[in-house]
Amino acid sequence: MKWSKYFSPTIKEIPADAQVASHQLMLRAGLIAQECAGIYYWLPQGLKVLRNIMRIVQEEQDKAGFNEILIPTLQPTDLWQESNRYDGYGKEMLRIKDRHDRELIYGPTAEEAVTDIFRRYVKSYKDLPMVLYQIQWKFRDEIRPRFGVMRGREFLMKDGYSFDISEEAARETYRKVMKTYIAIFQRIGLQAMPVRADTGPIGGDLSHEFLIVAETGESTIYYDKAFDDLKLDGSDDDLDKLMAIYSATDELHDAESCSIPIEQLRYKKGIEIGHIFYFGDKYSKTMNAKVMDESGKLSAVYSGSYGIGVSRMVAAIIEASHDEHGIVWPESVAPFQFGLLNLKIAHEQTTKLCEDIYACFQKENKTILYDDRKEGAGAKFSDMDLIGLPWQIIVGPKNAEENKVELKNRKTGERAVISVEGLYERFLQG
RNA sequence: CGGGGCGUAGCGCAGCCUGGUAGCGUGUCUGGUUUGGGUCCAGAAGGUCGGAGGUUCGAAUCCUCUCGCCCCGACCA
Repeated sequence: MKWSKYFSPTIKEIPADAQVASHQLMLRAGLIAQECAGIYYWLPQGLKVLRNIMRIVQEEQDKAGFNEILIPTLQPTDLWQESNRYDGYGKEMLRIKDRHDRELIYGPTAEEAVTDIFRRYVKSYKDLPMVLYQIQWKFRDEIRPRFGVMRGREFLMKDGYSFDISEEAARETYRKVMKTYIAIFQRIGLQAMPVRADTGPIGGDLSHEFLIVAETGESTIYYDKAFDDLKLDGSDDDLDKLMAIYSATDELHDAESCSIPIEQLRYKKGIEIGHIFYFGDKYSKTMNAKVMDESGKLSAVYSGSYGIGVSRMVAAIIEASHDEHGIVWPESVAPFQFGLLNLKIAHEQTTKLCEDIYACFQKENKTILYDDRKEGAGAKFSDMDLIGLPWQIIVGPKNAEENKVELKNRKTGERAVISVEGLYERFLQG
């Protein structure tokens, strides 16, 4: 992509309405723009990041054998009456009336809708376990949205729902989902901690929050220091260890009754980007989602639901990965892998070399943003640092004349002048 | 919803207290200049001062109402 043709508006000034780093940077780097309180436009670069995260989530969910579906954003109120959540959900739920005065809601979650799909088709235990998931925009009319997409009213969420014949089986499914979560966060390249969370009225130990560790996080996590030494790779072994180690959200943690000695206790700040929990037959009973079990009896299914805040994760990643110059994208989600800076458009050799590099990278489907704008070198350096692409290929007249470029790593700040051949060898096949 | 704050040029802000021809920085456009960290110079365009009503000879400024946005609290992927 050539920047001169790309809609990627960067802002030098810090927007007045943004308080936290991720919000400021998302606006300044041209990822999002505010439509109204808690609702945002997604501009090209922001959309690319969103899609990259979605893709990783989808791949890991599909790999585990989960089925992706898509629930409409609008849902009829009947289902919510049926599950007895219609009145309980309160003002957070956006209610809309159509021309026939029929009331609809803009879905804040989809337990009812998914249960409705499930009960229509699945009649036998032989079809279980089943996990259905979607990635869809949700709306929760928060009293006070804030921090940009970190806590917006409209947000993109991956929500999954599991159906099992027994609590034991449901527990297995829960673990399976947990493994996919660990894999997802690992691929994104951030330290995400699964932390035991409040299970609400159901009780038991089957609820975890996943938090991206960031200084600016709003939640505090308490955990056994053994956690720090654990390398999570998603194996069953690790999962067992993980489940055994003490961890708790700040609501759950109680210094008095904490099961581990104080010298073993650690705490960190984090941003919640995932929450999974088991809720048993809560909805299957009220909504009559039953299957025939082995003995020929109708049995309500046991369920759990599993969320990942996809749009929030964009902000959370930035909170965890930025510096004073701008965003520092992990390669896994970066809008482009490479930024190519032409420092002097008017210099024939420089521009020729840039065009060559651009063509070669494109040919091998490397995502590259070529800054071919008629801007000064300083502006290009600043903008490129701001948008945070992992690799910068800097081409100026002096180096161009010797067929050399400067390669800069955004994260480490390391720079090296290398030959064009060296550049190709490093990143390209042919 | 309670408490606080802000709406003036695309963006960031001053002017308001004490009413009298709407300003600064930046960005945009034009010409020149510069070219490894947002160069410099000159010129230009751009605002019904969030909206409505009122007071006044005269309102960005004073009064009333209203809409929007931000921050703190209770809620949350």
